[in-house]
Amino acid sequence: MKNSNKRQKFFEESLILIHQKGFGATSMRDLAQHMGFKVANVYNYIDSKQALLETYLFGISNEFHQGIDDILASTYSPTEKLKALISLNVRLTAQKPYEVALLTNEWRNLENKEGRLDDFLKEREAYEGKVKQLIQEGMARGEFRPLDLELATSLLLSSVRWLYDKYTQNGQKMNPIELEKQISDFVLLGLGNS
Amino acid sequence: MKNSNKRQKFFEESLILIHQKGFGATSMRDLAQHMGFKVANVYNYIDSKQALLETYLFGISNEFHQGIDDILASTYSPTEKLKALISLNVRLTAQKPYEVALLTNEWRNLENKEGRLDDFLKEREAYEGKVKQLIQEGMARGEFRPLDLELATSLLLSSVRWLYDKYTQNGQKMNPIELEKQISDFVLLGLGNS
DNA sequence: GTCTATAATTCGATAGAC
DNA sequence: GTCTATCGAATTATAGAC
Repeated sequence: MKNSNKRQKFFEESLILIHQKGFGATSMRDLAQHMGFKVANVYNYIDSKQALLETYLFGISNEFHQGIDDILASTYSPTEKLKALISLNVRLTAQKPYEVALLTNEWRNLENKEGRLDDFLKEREAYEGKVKQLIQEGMARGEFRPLDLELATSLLLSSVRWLYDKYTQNGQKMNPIELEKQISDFVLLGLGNS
Repeated sequence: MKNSNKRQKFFEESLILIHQKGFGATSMRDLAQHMGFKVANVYNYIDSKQALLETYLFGISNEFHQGIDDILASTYSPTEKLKALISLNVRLTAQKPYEVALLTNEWRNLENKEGRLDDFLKEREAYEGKVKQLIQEGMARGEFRPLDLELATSLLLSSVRWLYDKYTQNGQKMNPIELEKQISDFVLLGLGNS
């Protein structure tokens, strides 16, 4: 096996192990053992346990940002933008379920050394602000009914936050296109678009 | 201060501290310092750190179960049961926001010693099964439109899972009754009830 | 890159005096 | 109930040989 492949395997399998055991409960020894070598070798690939978590979290966070930025910058209507946002979530989650799971469940384990947790929370707030902006635009245009903006934002964010579970769990994976459609229908009905 | 009050204060403040710092990052020394005494005294109130987490998790889990059991056993229609379920969530979250936050965020830190994690997960699945049953009944009666049952269950569960944030965060608390109404409207529209 | 060995720290929990 | 003192275990991370 080429070294680059082993490197890739390390990051892929560590990600799954961390998701399954939880970041706190996963020791460097666990990662090493899972790769079939000793603890010290873990540091051939990463600088620290925190740095590993950072890599995963900021990596997937950036993908969501790029995705939503493209959507917001498009000429789609708010309704179409919302569909595109849900599509983005389904596609990213289907593609990288464990990264998305970490983004949801393990960011609390990020320490604030050198302000990295602050950085992350700032990115998170910025993303939520973009979602809020999308909804506001839809309400302003009369495409969504005027419910509380903060509440509508929370409801929309929540409506896709469970998706990773469908793709990290064993069992039949639902057709992504059908999944998109059903979630979009549900949210658009709830927002009063008809 | 009476001892029973100090005991109560210990459990209340530990709960908040664990929510804010995360269970893993909160040491017994942190809890002691926050109470103004030394580490050893923590063990006057609890047997172990895991036992503390258990107390919180199973306590609030049982309240949700009792609540949904009463709802399911009532003669309400599915639509009314769903409203009651959302009401239950809003009320419990407004009443015990930190317990609910722990139930959502920190159950992963429960170890499986003596099968306690298995027990918790079994309770969790049972609760989700009850929610699913409610939705199924609504579909069977034609009150909800026939979308994928698992998906509808996930959407309903998600629609209230962010609530604790509204009540643990600083800032203006939304009127619980209005909160109930808006979430119910959103979900019932999404489920096709009209 | 892999190993052995170990440093350095932190943490949960206990013993025992007052 | 409170304290001091400490044990024992686990963890992250590093040093240095091969």
